[in-house]
Amino acid sequence: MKIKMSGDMMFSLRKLALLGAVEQPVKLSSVHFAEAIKSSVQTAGRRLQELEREGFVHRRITADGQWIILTKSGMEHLKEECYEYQEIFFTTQTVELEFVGCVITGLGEGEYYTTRDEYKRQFEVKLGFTPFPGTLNLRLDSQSIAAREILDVWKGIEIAGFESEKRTFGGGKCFPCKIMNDGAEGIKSAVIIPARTHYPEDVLEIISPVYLRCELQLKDGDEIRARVMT
Amino acid sequence: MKIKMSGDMMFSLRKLALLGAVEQPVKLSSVHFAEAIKSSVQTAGRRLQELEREGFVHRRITADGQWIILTKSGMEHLKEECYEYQEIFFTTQTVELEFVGCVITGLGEGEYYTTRDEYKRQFEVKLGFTPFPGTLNLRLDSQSIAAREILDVWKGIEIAGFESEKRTFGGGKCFPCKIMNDGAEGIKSAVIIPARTHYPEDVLEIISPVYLRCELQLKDGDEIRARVMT
DNA sequence: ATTACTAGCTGTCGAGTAA
DNA sequence: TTTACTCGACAGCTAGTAA
Repeated sequence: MKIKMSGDMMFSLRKLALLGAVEQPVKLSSVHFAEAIKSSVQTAGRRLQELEREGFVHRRITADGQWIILTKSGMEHLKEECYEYQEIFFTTQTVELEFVGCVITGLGEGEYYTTRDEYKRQFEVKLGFTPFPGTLNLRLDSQSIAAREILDVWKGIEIAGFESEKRTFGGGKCFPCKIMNDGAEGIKSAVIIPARTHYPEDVLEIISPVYLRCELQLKDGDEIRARVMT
Repeated sequence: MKIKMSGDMMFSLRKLALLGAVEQPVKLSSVHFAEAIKSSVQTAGRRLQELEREGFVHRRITADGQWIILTKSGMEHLKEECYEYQEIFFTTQTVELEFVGCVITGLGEGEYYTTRDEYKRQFEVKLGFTPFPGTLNLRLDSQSIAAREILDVWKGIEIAGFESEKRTFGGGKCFPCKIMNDGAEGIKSAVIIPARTHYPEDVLEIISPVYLRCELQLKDGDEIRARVMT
């Protein structure tokens, strides 16, 4: 996982992403790609081979070119580099991001985690509130899913993992946010992003000092907005 | 200006930025830097030499190491790459950025530009309003200056340059924004970022369909907030 | 037109050395 | 300790060729 990819490889991978090989496969030929990365056709072709061999892209060869799409692993590498740029340029505290989604019922694990003392104390120190047991889960609308990816490349507030006698608890990060209730100020809460859990990407977990379902009289399917502030 | 820097060079430059060589010089030795870029001391040292030779960093050698700081040109290259990542990951329309600053009197050129027909028509089509002649200039507070840099790496709405018989008019980009007046909805306006003009970095130029100074009864020194939405 | 070899060259890397 | 050479080894690039 921690293989060091050369700068030139990263460059090629990034250019592929810019050519649109992110959501769905994009068609290109080595000569086309050679122009994009300003090198010879041979090098362009070989780069594509290597990126495939290393598992960063999927490739389908046709008679007149090839179809390329980044793999999950390829996207991860890109995100890591993007994260570094966030560190360099976005140290400011002023960016806001809004999520829209519908309340859904989670798996109930949220309650387990928010009551673990090791997590609870970190939330108190780093967020300034004691989380109400349980999380509010949102199913995000399509636009917010893209916004959700941005949190992957933002720093956020680190929550450390730990070990108990029985098992290990993963770390993650969180982002202070406000749950917007019509007109008023918003309820200070936080979005939780577990580091390793590959939770479905369209679900957002929120912790709050209060029982949001009761406080805002929410039921499943109600739409709410969460404003993340960094 | 359009020299192609190798991916490995960009990698080194980025690591230097992450080590803090952005605002002020940072002290490091080749062996320290070698660890950061996971290569030999020789390569690390040579990279630093080359980055200096190409004009991407300033270097001051001391007996026990060296002091490094990125040059303007180095930062430009980094920004360009950062911009590409914005293109890949931040295609969503939901990020907001807030600027705080005090009203100042500009040089009066704003009025000249906003009344040029070639610009005016672009604003009408791309922003949906006819700009009031003249710009509102803000002197940004220190935090907002950092936020201002973010606009450099965001895409925005392109404004094309053009030529008249007498001179050429540069292009630029703009960002729709709301000028926040206490409580209410905010006045739909736009921040203007000229492409080439090296305007002082702590000044933000705003155009609006209305005469903001009159509408909000502003005088020099009054603090206002502008919310940019992408 | 493609992609994918092979061959040869160029340039980059890192050990060793000097200052 | 440093930085900055030299030089041998090798990895990556491009031209040419095949399929």
